[in-house]
Amino acid sequence: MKSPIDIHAFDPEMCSVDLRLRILSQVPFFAGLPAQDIAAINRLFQEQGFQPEQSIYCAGDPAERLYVVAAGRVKLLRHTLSGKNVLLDILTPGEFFGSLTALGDEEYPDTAQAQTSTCGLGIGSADFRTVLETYPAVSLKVLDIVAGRLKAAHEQVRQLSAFSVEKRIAYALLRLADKLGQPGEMGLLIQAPLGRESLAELTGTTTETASRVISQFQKDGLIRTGRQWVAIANRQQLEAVIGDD
Amino acid sequence: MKSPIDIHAFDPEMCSVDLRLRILSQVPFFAGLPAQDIAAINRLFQEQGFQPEQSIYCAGDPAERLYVVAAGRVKLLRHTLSGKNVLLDILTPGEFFGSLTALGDEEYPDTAQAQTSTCGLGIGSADFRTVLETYPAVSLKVLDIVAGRLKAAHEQVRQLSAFSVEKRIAYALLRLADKLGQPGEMGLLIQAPLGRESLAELTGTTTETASRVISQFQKDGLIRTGRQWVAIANRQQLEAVIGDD
DNA sequence: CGCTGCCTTGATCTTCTTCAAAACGTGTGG
DNA sequence: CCACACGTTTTGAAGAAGATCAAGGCAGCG
Repeated sequence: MKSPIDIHAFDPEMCSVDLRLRILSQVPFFAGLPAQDIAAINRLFQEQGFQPEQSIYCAGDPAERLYVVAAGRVKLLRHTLSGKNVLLDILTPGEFFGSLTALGDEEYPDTAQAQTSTCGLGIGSADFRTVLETYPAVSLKVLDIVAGRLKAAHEQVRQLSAFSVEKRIAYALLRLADKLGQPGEMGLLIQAPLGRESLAELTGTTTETASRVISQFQKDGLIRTGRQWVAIANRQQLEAVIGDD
Repeated sequence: MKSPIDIHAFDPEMCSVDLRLRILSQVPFFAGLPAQDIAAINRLFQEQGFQPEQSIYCAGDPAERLYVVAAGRVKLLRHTLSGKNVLLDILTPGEFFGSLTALGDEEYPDTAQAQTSTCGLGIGSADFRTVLETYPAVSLKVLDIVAGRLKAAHEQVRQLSAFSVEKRIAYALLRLADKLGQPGEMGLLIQAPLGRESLAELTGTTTETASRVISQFQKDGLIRTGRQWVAIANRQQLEAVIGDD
Protein backbone atom coordinates (compact mmCIF):
# COMPACT_ATOMS: atom_id res chain seq x y z
CA MET A 1 0.00 0.00 0.00
CA LYS A 2 1.56 3.23 -1.16
CA SER A 3 1.57 6.01 1.38
CA PRO A 4 -1.47 8.25 1.07
CA ILE A 5 0.21 10.91 3.17
CA ASP A 6 0.54 14.05 1.15
CA ILE A 7 1.40 17.18 3.01
CA HIS A 8 1.69 20.01 0.56
CA ALA A 9 5.42 20.11 -0.12
CA PHE A 10 7.03 23.49 -0.39
CA ASP A 11 10.33 25.23 -0.19
CA PRO A 12 10.59 26.05 3.49
CA GLU A 13 12.42 29.24 2.65
CA MET A 14 9.49 30.44 0.62
CA CYS A 15 7.10 31.58 3.29
CA SER A 16 5.49 34.48 1.47
CA VAL A 17 4.35 37.67 3.14
CA ASP A 18 0.90 36.76 2.01
CA LEU A 19 1.06 33.41 3.81
CA ARG A 20 2.46 35.08 6.91
CA LEU A 21 -0.39 37.52 7.23
CA ARG A 22 -2.94 34.87 6.47
CA ILE A 23 -1.51 32.57 9.10
CA LEU A 24 -1.16 35.23 11.75
CA SER A 25 -4.72 36.39 11.29
CA GLN A 26 -5.84 32.76 11.56
CA VAL A 27 -3.91 32.13 14.74
CA PRO A 28 -6.65 31.79 17.33
CA PHE A 29 -5.24 34.42 19.60
CA PHE A 30 -4.77 37.08 16.96
CA ALA A 31 -8.12 36.45 15.33
CA GLY A 32 -10.36 39.44 15.73
CA LEU A 33 -7.56 41.98 15.87
CA PRO A 34 -7.75 44.90 13.42
CA ALA A 35 -5.72 44.39 10.24
CA GLN A 36 -3.24 47.13 11.02
CA ASP A 37 -2.51 45.62 14.43
CA ILE A 38 -1.86 42.27 12.81
CA ALA A 39 0.46 43.95 10.35
CA ALA A 40 2.33 45.60 13.22
CA ILE A 41 2.63 42.31 15.07
CA ASN A 42 3.72 40.63 11.86
CA ARG A 43 6.75 42.86 11.70
CA LEU A 44 7.98 41.41 15.00
CA PHE A 45 8.05 37.87 13.63
CA GLN A 46 10.85 36.41 11.58
CA GLU A 47 10.17 33.47 9.36
CA GLN A 48 12.31 30.40 9.35
CA GLY A 49 12.24 27.23 7.30
CA PHE A 50 12.99 23.75 8.62
CA GLN A 51 13.64 20.44 6.92
CA PRO A 52 11.99 17.23 8.11
CA GLU A 53 13.70 15.88 11.25
CA GLN A 54 15.44 19.21 11.80
CA SER A 55 15.36 20.49 15.38
CA ILE A 56 13.88 23.93 15.88
CA TYR A 57 15.24 24.02 19.41
CA CYS A 58 16.42 21.45 21.91
CA ALA A 59 15.57 20.79 25.54
CA GLY A 60 18.09 22.68 27.61
CA ASP A 61 18.68 25.50 25.15
CA PRO A 62 18.05 28.96 26.57
CA ALA A 63 14.39 29.70 26.01
CA GLU A 64 14.33 32.94 24.16
CA ARG A 65 11.82 32.55 21.35
CA LEU A 66 8.22 31.66 20.73
CA TYR A 67 7.13 30.15 17.42
CA VAL A 68 3.95 29.86 15.43
CA VAL A 69 3.60 27.06 12.90
CA ALA A 70 2.88 28.65 9.51
CA ALA A 71 3.00 25.44 7.48
CA GLY A 72 3.95 21.83 8.13
CA ARG A 73 3.95 19.68 11.27
CA VAL A 74 6.02 20.13 14.41
CA LYS A 75 6.69 17.46 17.02
CA LEU A 76 7.02 18.52 20.64
CA LEU A 77 8.94 15.96 22.67
CA ARG A 78 11.01 15.24 25.77
CA HIS A 79 13.90 12.88 26.19
CA THR A 80 15.27 10.58 28.83
CA LEU A 81 18.94 9.97 29.37
CA SER A 82 18.41 6.39 28.32
CA GLY A 83 17.53 7.67 24.87
CA LYS A 84 13.82 7.07 25.03
CA ASN A 85 11.63 9.83 23.59
CA VAL A 86 8.26 11.00 24.85
CA LEU A 87 6.12 12.64 22.21
CA LEU A 88 3.93 15.26 23.83
CA ASP A 89 2.12 16.72 20.86
CA ILE A 90 2.06 17.21 17.11
CA LEU A 91 1.40 20.82 16.16
CA THR A 92 -0.31 22.12 13.04
CA PRO A 93 -0.45 25.54 11.37
CA GLY A 94 -1.79 28.21 13.67
CA GLU A 95 -0.49 26.60 16.85
CA PHE A 96 2.33 28.07 18.90
CA PHE A 97 5.17 26.56 20.91
CA GLY A 98 8.37 27.63 22.62
CA SER A 99 8.91 30.17 25.33
CA LEU A 100 5.98 31.97 26.87
CA THR A 101 7.86 33.65 29.68
CA ALA A 102 9.57 36.99 29.50
CA LEU A 103 12.40 35.85 31.73
CA GLY A 104 15.44 35.03 29.66
CA ASP A 105 17.20 32.79 32.13
CA GLU A 106 14.99 29.77 31.59
CA GLU A 107 15.55 26.78 29.38
CA TYR A 108 13.20 24.98 27.04
CA PRO A 109 11.90 21.93 28.89
CA ASP A 110 11.30 20.09 25.62
CA THR A 111 12.53 19.75 22.08
CA ALA A 112 10.69 20.99 19.00
CA GLN A 113 11.40 19.16 15.79
CA ALA A 114 10.00 19.62 12.29
CA GLN A 115 8.14 16.48 11.27
CA THR A 116 7.66 17.67 7.69
CA SER A 117 8.92 20.64 5.72
CA THR A 118 7.93 23.43 8.02
CA CYS A 119 7.72 27.17 7.99
CA GLY A 120 7.81 28.73 11.44
CA LEU A 121 7.31 32.31 12.53
CA GLY A 122 9.51 33.20 15.46
CA ILE A 123 9.39 36.09 17.90
CA GLY A 124 11.60 36.96 20.86
CA SER A 125 10.05 36.19 24.24
CA ALA A 126 10.36 39.80 25.33
CA ASP A 127 8.71 41.05 22.14
CA PHE A 128 5.89 38.59 22.58
CA ARG A 129 5.46 39.70 26.15
CA THR A 130 5.15 43.26 24.84
CA VAL A 131 2.45 42.13 22.43
CA LEU A 132 0.56 40.54 25.32
CA GLU A 133 0.84 43.73 27.33
CA THR A 134 -0.26 45.86 24.39
CA TYR A 135 -3.27 43.72 23.49
CA PRO A 136 -4.84 42.35 26.68
CA ALA A 137 -7.45 40.45 24.69
CA VAL A 138 -4.63 38.39 23.22
CA SER A 139 -3.45 37.42 26.70
CA LEU A 140 -6.84 36.00 27.48
CA LYS A 141 -6.91 33.95 24.28
CA VAL A 142 -3.44 32.62 24.99
CA LEU A 143 -4.52 31.80 28.52
CA ASP A 144 -7.50 29.85 27.21
CA ILE A 145 -5.29 27.87 24.88
CA VAL A 146 -2.72 27.05 27.53
CA ALA A 147 -5.48 26.09 29.95
CA GLY A 148 -6.85 23.75 27.29
CA ARG A 149 -3.46 22.17 26.86
CA LEU A 150 -3.16 21.70 30.61
CA LYS A 151 -6.47 19.91 30.63
CA ALA A 152 -5.30 17.66 27.81
CA ALA A 153 -2.03 16.95 29.61
CA HIS A 154 -3.92 15.99 32.75
CA GLU A 155 -6.03 13.63 30.70
CA GLN A 156 -2.84 12.10 29.38
CA VAL A 157 -1.63 11.60 32.95
CA ARG A 158 -4.88 9.90 33.83
CA GLN A 159 -4.59 7.54 30.90
CA LEU A 160 -0.99 6.63 31.56
CA SER A 161 -1.91 5.97 35.19
CA ALA A 162 -4.95 3.85 34.63
CA PHE A 163 -5.37 2.54 31.08
CA SER A 164 -3.94 -0.36 29.11
CA VAL A 165 -1.74 0.25 26.10
CA GLU A 166 -4.58 -0.82 23.82
CA LYS A 167 -6.89 1.87 25.17
CA ARG A 168 -4.22 4.53 25.10
CA ILE A 169 -3.42 3.85 21.47
CA ALA A 170 -7.09 3.87 20.52
CA TYR A 171 -7.48 7.20 22.28
CA ALA A 172 -4.36 8.66 20.67
CA LEU A 173 -5.55 7.65 17.20
CA LEU A 174 -8.91 9.30 17.77
CA ARG A 175 -7.31 12.46 19.08
CA LEU A 176 -4.93 12.62 16.11
CA ALA A 177 -7.81 11.99 13.72
CA ASP A 178 -9.73 14.88 15.25
CA LYS A 179 -6.78 17.14 14.72
CA LEU A 180 -5.22 15.86 11.50
CA GLY A 181 -8.02 13.78 10.02
CA GLN A 182 -8.73 13.93 6.31
CA PRO A 183 -11.64 11.91 4.92
CA GLY A 184 -10.85 9.67 1.97
CA GLU A 185 -11.29 6.21 0.53
CA MET A 186 -9.33 4.71 3.40
CA GLY A 187 -11.55 6.29 5.99
CA LEU A 188 -10.36 9.16 8.12
CA LEU A 189 -6.68 9.46 7.29
CA ILE A 190 -4.30 10.95 9.83
CA GLN A 191 -2.46 13.44 7.67
CA ALA A 192 1.03 13.19 9.13
CA PRO A 193 3.93 10.76 8.85
CA LEU A 194 2.97 8.47 11.71
CA GLY A 195 5.07 5.35 12.20
CA ARG A 196 4.83 2.74 14.92
CA GLU A 197 7.66 4.39 16.76
CA SER A 198 5.93 7.77 16.94
CA LEU A 199 2.77 6.12 18.14
CA ALA A 200 4.76 4.32 20.82
CA GLU A 201 6.42 7.54 21.97
CA LEU A 202 3.04 9.21 22.10
CA THR A 203 1.45 6.54 24.28
CA GLY A 204 4.33 5.55 26.50
CA THR A 205 5.05 2.10 25.17
CA THR A 206 7.51 0.37 22.84
CA THR A 207 7.57 0.06 19.07
CA GLU A 208 6.92 -3.67 19.28
CA THR A 209 3.88 -3.37 21.49
CA ALA A 210 2.48 -0.55 19.38
CA SER A 211 2.94 -2.71 16.30
CA ARG A 212 1.08 -5.63 17.88
CA VAL A 213 -1.84 -3.44 18.90
CA ILE A 214 -2.02 -1.73 15.52
CA SER A 215 -1.94 -5.07 13.74
CA GLN A 216 -4.80 -6.32 15.86
CA PHE A 217 -6.80 -3.17 15.21
CA GLN A 218 -6.37 -3.69 11.50
CA LYS A 219 -7.35 -7.35 11.72
CA ASP A 220 -10.49 -6.28 13.52
CA GLY A 221 -11.26 -3.76 10.80
CA LEU A 222 -10.98 -0.73 13.06
CA ILE A 223 -8.25 0.94 11.05
CA ARG A 224 -6.32 0.74 7.81
CA THR A 225 -2.62 1.21 7.99
CA GLY A 226 0.66 1.01 6.12
CA ARG A 227 4.18 2.26 6.30
CA GLN A 228 4.09 5.57 8.19
CA TRP A 229 0.35 6.10 7.99
CA VAL A 230 -2.87 5.19 9.76
CA ALA A 231 -6.50 5.80 8.81
CA ILE A 232 -9.56 5.27 10.98
CA ALA A 233 -11.92 2.83 9.28
CA ASN A 234 -14.50 2.44 12.02
CA ARG A 235 -14.55 5.26 14.48
CA GLN A 236 -17.39 3.94 16.60
CA GLN A 237 -15.75 0.60 17.20
CA LEU A 238 -12.48 2.31 17.97
CA GLU A 239 -14.25 4.44 20.54
CA ALA A 240 -15.73 1.26 21.95
CA VAL A 241 -12.22 -0.04 22.62
CA ILE A 242 -11.71 2.75 25.11
CA GLY A 243 -14.91 1.54 26.61
CA ASP A 244 -15.90 4.96 27.66
CA ASP A 245 -13.72 6.16 30.33
CA MET B 1 5.38 6.72 65.89
CA LYS B 2 2.73 9.30 66.50
CA SER B 3 1.81 11.40 63.50
CA PRO B 4 3.85 14.57 63.37
CA ILE B 5 1.40 16.08 60.90
CA ASP B 6 -0.08 19.17 62.39
CA ILE B 7 -1.95 21.45 60.09
CA HIS B 8 -3.30 24.36 62.05
CA ALA B 9 -6.85 23.28 62.82
CA PHE B 10 -9.54 25.89 62.60
CA ASP B 11 -13.23 26.31 62.20
CA PRO B 12 -13.64 26.35 58.43
CA GLU B 13 -16.49 28.80 58.78
CA MET B 14 -14.21 31.24 60.50
CA CYS B 15 -12.31 32.72 57.62
CA SER B 16 -11.88 36.26 58.84
CA VAL B 17 -11.89 39.33 56.66
CA ASP B 18 -8.37 39.89 57.81
CA LEU B 19 -7.29 36.45 56.59
CA ARG B 20 -9.09 36.98 53.31
CA LEU B 21 -7.26 40.18 52.50
CA ARG B 22 -3.95 38.74 53.60
CA ILE B 23 -4.43 35.67 51.43
CA LEU B 24 -5.61 37.56 48.40
CA SER B 25 -2.70 39.95 48.54
CA GLN B 26 -0.38 36.96 48.83
CA VAL B 27 -1.86 35.16 45.86
CA PRO B 28 0.90 35.37 43.28
CA PHE B 29 -1.26 36.92 40.64
CA PHE B 30 -2.72 39.66 42.82
CA ALA B 31 0.58 40.53 44.43
CA GLY B 32 1.66 44.00 43.48
CA LEU B 33 -1.84 45.33 43.01
CA PRO B 34 -2.75 48.51 44.94
CA ALA B 35 -4.56 47.86 48.21
CA GLN B 36 -7.81 49.38 47.05
CA ASP B 37 -7.89 47.17 43.97
CA ILE B 38 -7.38 44.12 46.15
CA ALA B 39 -10.20 45.28 48.36
CA ALA B 40 -12.44 45.66 45.31
CA ILE B 41 -11.53 42.23 44.06
CA ASN B 42 -12.05 40.83 47.52
CA ARG B 43 -15.69 41.85 47.39
CA LEU B 44 -16.24 39.55 44.43
CA PHE B 45 -15.09 36.49 46.38
CA GLN B 46 -17.27 34.49 48.72
CA GLU B 47 -15.67 32.40 51.38
CA GLN B 48 -16.58 28.81 51.98
CA GLY B 49 -15.47 26.25 54.51
CA PHE B 50 -14.92 22.55 53.81
CA GLN B 51 -14.44 19.55 56.07
CA PRO B 52 -11.75 16.97 55.40
CA GLU B 53 -12.76 14.61 52.58
CA GLN B 54 -15.54 16.98 51.50
CA SER B 55 -15.81 17.60 47.77
CA ILE B 56 -15.62 21.20 46.65
CA TYR B 57 -16.83 20.23 43.21
CA CYS B 58 -16.96 17.03 41.21
CA ALA B 59 -15.83 16.12 37.71
CA GLY B 60 -18.80 16.62 35.44
CA ASP B 61 -20.39 19.43 37.41
CA PRO B 62 -20.99 22.60 35.42
CA ALA B 63 -17.80 24.65 35.73
CA GLU B 64 -18.95 27.98 37.02
CA ARG B 65 -16.54 28.95 39.76
CA LEU B 66 -12.88 29.50 40.42
CA TYR B 67 -11.43 29.04 43.89
CA VAL B 68 -8.41 30.22 45.80
CA VAL B 69 -7.17 28.19 48.75
CA ALA B 70 -7.14 30.45 51.81
CA ALA B 71 -6.20 27.78 54.35
CA GLY B 72 -5.81 24.02 54.32
CA ARG B 73 -4.97 21.53 51.60
CA VAL B 74 -6.97 20.69 48.49
CA LYS B 75 -6.59 17.56 46.38
CA LEU B 76 -7.17 17.81 42.64
CA LEU B 77 -8.02 14.44 41.13
CA ARG B 78 -9.61 12.57 38.25
CA HIS B 79 -11.49 9.29 38.31
CA THR B 80 -11.89 6.27 36.14
CA LEU B 81 -15.10 4.32 35.82
CA SER B 82 -13.36 1.38 37.43
CA GLY B 83 -13.11 3.44 40.58
CA LYS B 84 -9.41 4.16 40.43
CA ASN B 85 -8.37 7.70 41.31
CA VAL B 86 -5.60 9.75 39.77
CA LEU B 87 -4.23 12.44 42.04
CA LEU B 88 -3.06 15.36 39.94
CA ASP B 89 -1.96 17.84 42.58
CA ILE B 90 -2.16 18.93 46.18
CA LEU B 91 -2.84 22.66 46.50
CA THR B 92 -1.77 24.96 49.31
CA PRO B 93 -2.88 28.44 50.39
CA GLY B 94 -2.52 31.00 47.63
CA GLU B 95 -3.07 28.53 44.79
CA PHE B 96 -6.17 28.55 42.62
CA PHE B 97 -8.23 25.83 40.98
CA GLY B 98 -11.56 25.41 39.21
CA SER B 99 -12.88 27.11 36.14
CA LEU B 100 -10.71 29.56 34.24
CA THR B 101 -12.96 29.97 31.24
CA ALA B 102 -15.74 32.50 30.87
CA LEU B 103 -17.91 30.06 28.97
CA GLY B 104 -20.53 28.60 31.23
CA ASP B 105 -21.33 25.50 29.24
CA GLU B 106 -18.25 23.58 30.23
CA GLU B 107 -17.78 21.01 32.93
CA TYR B 108 -15.03 20.56 35.47
CA PRO B 109 -12.69 17.91 34.10
CA ASP B 110 -11.58 16.96 37.60
CA THR B 111 -12.71 16.79 41.20
CA ALA B 112 -11.52 19.09 43.98
CA GLN B 113 -11.62 17.70 47.48
CA ALA B 114 -10.58 19.18 50.80
CA GLN B 115 -7.77 17.11 52.27
CA THR B 116 -7.84 18.95 55.59
CA SER B 117 -10.11 21.59 57.08
CA THR B 118 -10.09 24.11 54.32
CA CYS B 119 -11.20 27.65 53.70
CA GLY B 120 -11.72 28.49 50.05
CA LEU B 121 -12.49 31.79 48.37
CA GLY B 122 -14.79 31.34 45.39
CA ILE B 123 -15.60 33.66 42.51
CA GLY B 124 -17.89 33.20 39.52
CA SER B 125 -16.07 32.46 36.26
CA ALA B 126 -17.59 35.51 34.60
CA ASP B 127 -16.58 37.76 37.48
CA PHE B 128 -13.07 36.41 37.35
CA ARG B 129 -12.94 36.99 33.64
CA THR B 130 -13.93 40.59 34.35
CA VAL B 131 -11.07 40.89 36.82
CA LEU B 132 -8.67 39.61 34.17
CA GLU B 133 -9.98 42.13 31.68
CA THR B 134 -9.78 44.96 34.18
CA TYR B 135 -6.24 44.18 35.35
CA PRO B 136 -4.21 42.95 32.38
CA ALA B 137 -1.17 42.43 34.57
CA VAL B 138 -3.13 39.79 36.45
CA SER B 139 -3.80 37.91 33.21
CA LEU B 140 -0.10 37.67 32.58
CA LYS B 141 0.58 36.33 36.05
CA VAL B 142 -2.17 33.77 35.69
CA LEU B 143 -0.77 32.80 32.31
CA ASP B 144 2.66 32.27 33.83
CA ILE B 145 1.21 30.05 36.53
CA VAL B 146 -0.82 27.96 34.14
CA ALA B 147 2.18 27.65 31.82
CA GLY B 148 4.19 26.40 34.79
CA ARG B 149 1.56 23.82 35.58
CA LEU B 150 1.54 22.68 31.98
CA LYS B 151 5.27 22.18 32.16
CA ALA B 152 4.87 20.15 35.34
CA ALA B 153 2.11 18.06 33.80
CA HIS B 154 4.30 17.31 30.80
CA GLU B 155 7.04 16.22 33.15
CA GLN B 156 4.55 13.89 34.80
CA VAL B 157 3.69 12.43 31.40
CA ARG B 158 7.35 11.85 30.71
CA GLN B 159 7.83 10.06 33.99
CA LEU B 160 4.79 7.84 33.61
CA SER B 161 5.98 6.97 30.11
CA ALA B 162 9.55 6.18 30.91
CA PHE B 163 10.30 5.67 34.60
CA SER B 164 9.92 2.82 37.07
CA VAL B 165 7.58 3.12 40.02
CA GLU B 166 10.55 3.52 42.34
CA LYS B 167 11.80 6.57 40.49
CA ARG B 168 8.37 8.09 40.19
CA ILE B 169 7.76 7.79 43.91
CA ALA B 170 11.16 9.26 44.73
CA TYR B 171 10.41 12.17 42.43
CA ALA B 172 6.92 12.69 43.88
CA LEU B 173 8.30 12.76 47.41
CA LEU B 174 10.88 15.36 46.48
CA ARG B 175 8.31 17.49 44.73
CA LEU B 176 5.95 17.30 47.70
CA ALA B 177 8.79 18.11 50.05
CA ASP B 178 9.62 21.20 48.03
CA LYS B 179 6.05 22.34 48.27
CA LEU B 180 4.96 21.15 51.69
CA GLY B 181 8.25 20.45 53.40
CA GLN B 182 8.78 21.46 57.01
CA PRO B 183 12.17 20.88 58.62
CA GLY B 184 12.13 19.00 61.94
CA GLU B 185 13.71 16.22 63.89
CA MET B 186 12.48 13.66 61.39
CA GLY B 187 14.08 15.46 58.51
CA LEU B 188 12.03 17.33 55.97
CA LEU B 189 8.45 16.47 56.85
CA ILE B 190 5.76 16.58 54.18
CA GLN B 191 3.12 18.59 55.96
CA ALA B 192 -0.03 16.89 54.67
CA PRO B 193 -1.89 13.66 55.45
CA LEU B 194 -0.10 11.43 52.96
CA GLY B 195 -0.94 7.74 53.07
CA ARG B 196 0.26 4.97 50.80
CA GLU B 197 -2.92 5.19 48.83
CA SER B 198 -2.48 8.89 48.04
CA LEU B 199 1.09 8.27 47.03
CA ALA B 200 -0.07 5.48 44.74
CA GLU B 201 -2.74 7.66 43.13
CA LEU B 202 -0.14 10.37 42.62
CA THR B 203 2.34 8.11 40.87
CA GLY B 204 0.04 5.83 38.93
CA THR B 205 0.54 2.61 40.84
CA THR B 206 -1.20 0.53 43.51
CA THR B 207 -1.26 0.87 47.29
CA GLU B 208 0.65 -2.38 47.69
CA THR B 209 3.45 -1.41 45.33
CA ALA B 210 3.72 2.03 46.89
CA SER B 211 3.97 0.38 50.31
CA ARG B 212 6.77 -1.92 49.18
CA VAL B 213 8.76 0.95 47.70
CA ILE B 214 8.26 3.15 50.74
CA SER B 215 9.31 0.34 53.06
CA GLN B 216 12.48 -0.17 51.08
CA PHE B 217 13.23 3.55 51.14
CA GLN B 218 12.91 3.53 54.89
CA LYS B 219 15.12 0.46 55.25
CA ASP B 220 17.72 2.26 53.18
CA GLY B 221 17.48 5.30 55.42
CA LEU B 222 16.22 7.61 52.71
CA ILE B 223 13.02 8.53 54.50
CA ARG B 224 11.21 8.21 57.79
CA THR B 225 7.57 7.33 57.66
CA GLY B 226 4.53 6.29 59.62
CA ARG B 227 0.81 6.18 59.32
CA GLN B 228 -0.21 8.95 56.94
CA TRP B 229 3.08 10.79 56.94
CA VAL B 230 6.46 10.78 55.25
CA ALA B 231 9.61 12.78 55.96
CA ILE B 232 12.71 12.99 53.81
CA ALA B 233 15.74 11.85 55.82
CA ASN B 234 18.35 11.95 53.10
CA ARG B 235 17.49 14.16 50.19
CA GLN B 236 20.67 13.59 48.23
CA GLN B 237 20.32 9.84 48.26
CA LEU B 238 16.68 10.13 47.31
CA GLU B 239 17.65 12.29 44.37
CA ALA B 240 20.21 9.65 43.47
CA VAL B 241 17.39 7.11 43.14
CA ILE B 242 16.00 9.08 40.25
CA GLY B 243 19.47 8.86 38.86
CA ASP B 244 19.24 12.22 37.30
CA ASP B 245 16.88 12.17 34.49
C1' DC C 1 18.48 -6.21 -7.76
C1' DG C 2 20.05 -5.52 -3.58
C1' DC C 3 20.09 -2.13 0.23
C1' DT C 4 18.08 0.24 4.00
C1' DG C 5 14.56 1.21 7.09
C1' DC C 6 10.22 0.00 8.87
C1' DC C 7 7.23 -3.34 10.39
C1' DT C 8 6.00 -7.88 12.25
C1' DT C 9 6.33 -11.94 15.01
C1' DG C 10 7.95 -15.12 18.49
C1' DA C 11 10.10 -16.41 23.00
C1' DT C 12 11.65 -15.09 27.28
C1' DC C 13 12.00 -12.23 31.24
C1' DT C 14 10.99 -8.40 34.34
C1' DT C 15 7.93 -5.42 36.56
C1' DC C 16 3.96 -4.61 38.49
C1' DT C 17 -0.83 -5.91 39.59
C1' DT C 18 -4.00 -8.73 41.87
C1' DC C 19 -5.72 -11.46 45.48
C1' DA C 20 -5.36 -12.80 50.13
C1' DA C 21 -4.26 -12.46 54.83
C1' DA C 22 -1.84 -10.98 58.74
C1' DA C 23 0.24 -7.17 61.58
C1' DC C 24 0.15 -2.74 63.19
C1' DG C 25 -1.39 1.77 65.20
C1' DT C 26 -4.76 4.89 66.50
C1' DG C 27 -8.66 6.38 68.50
C1' DT C 28 -12.73 4.88 71.16
C1' DG C 29 -15.63 3.36 74.75
C1' DG C 30 -15.87 0.77 78.69
C1' DC D 1 -6.06 2.75 81.79
C1' DC D 2 -7.06 -1.20 79.15
C1' DA D 3 -9.11 -3.69 75.47
C1' DC D 4 -11.42 -3.66 71.32
C1' DA D 5 -12.35 -2.30 66.58
C1' DC D 6 -11.30 -0.08 62.53
C1' DG D 7 -8.61 1.56 58.85
C1' DT D 8 -3.89 1.54 57.27
C1' DT D 9 0.13 -0.79 56.21
C1' DT D 10 2.80 -4.75 55.33
C1' DT D 11 3.96 -9.11 53.27
C1' DG D 12 3.45 -13.22 50.38
C1' DA D 13 2.41 -15.83 46.32
C1' DA D 14 0.41 -16.16 41.80
C1' DG D 15 -0.65 -14.11 37.59
C1' DA D 16 -0.87 -10.72 33.72
C1' DA D 17 0.73 -7.04 31.01
C1' DG D 18 4.19 -5.31 28.70
C1' DA D 19 9.43 -4.85 27.88
C1' DT D 20 13.27 -6.84 25.94
C1' DC D 21 15.90 -9.65 22.90
C1' DA D 22 16.26 -11.71 18.51
C1' DA D 23 15.02 -12.80 13.76
C1' DG D 24 12.75 -12.49 9.72
C1' DG D 25 9.73 -10.13 6.19
C1' DC D 26 8.30 -6.45 3.39
C1' DA D 27 8.29 -2.06 0.92
C1' DG D 28 10.36 1.58 -1.36
C1' DC D 29 14.52 3.44 -3.43
C1' DG D 30 18.85 3.92 -5.58
